[in-house]
Amino acid sequence: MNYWLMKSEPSAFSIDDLKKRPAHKSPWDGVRNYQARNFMRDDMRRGDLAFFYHSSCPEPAIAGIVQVVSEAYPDATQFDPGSAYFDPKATREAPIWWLVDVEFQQKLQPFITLLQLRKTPGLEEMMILRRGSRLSITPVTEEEWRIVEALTYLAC
DNA sequence: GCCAACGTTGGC
DNA sequence: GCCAACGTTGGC
Repeated sequence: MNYWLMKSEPSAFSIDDLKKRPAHKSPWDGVRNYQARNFMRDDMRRGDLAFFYHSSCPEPAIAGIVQVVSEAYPDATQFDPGSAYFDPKATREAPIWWLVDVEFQQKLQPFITLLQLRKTPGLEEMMILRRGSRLSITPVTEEEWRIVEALTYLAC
């Protein structure tokens, strides 16, 4: 099993939005970066866990935990001319963009802020904390996962 | 709004 | 294949 961190702008799609979806599930659509796509298409497995990260907002933070609940399949928005994520180069026969479904597991209370992550020993190498890191989906090591989880327990 | 750090595009 | 120009991301 692998661990991940997935970014989303809460103004577009937040952890609460995911919880409100039918069965607490949603396709992780709209990813238009090849590296992030490859992680979903090639490396994610049903049962993997991911931090749901809120980006581009007043307080960037890990807001919750989600689980990967599907194998990778084509992102339907690439075929939809009405979608902001439409890709004219994609066809049903040769899709370009792939995604997985994620299911709400829990909301962290409180959120683990970016500032807090930066201050925490053991997380120095975390991909999201690296200078200039913009990838919307990044792998998280088991060690990093445990350290972040411990932060939430401490807060209780 | 600024800007650093990337990724993508396209001319050559 | 190089690389300049341009677009995007996302923290601040």
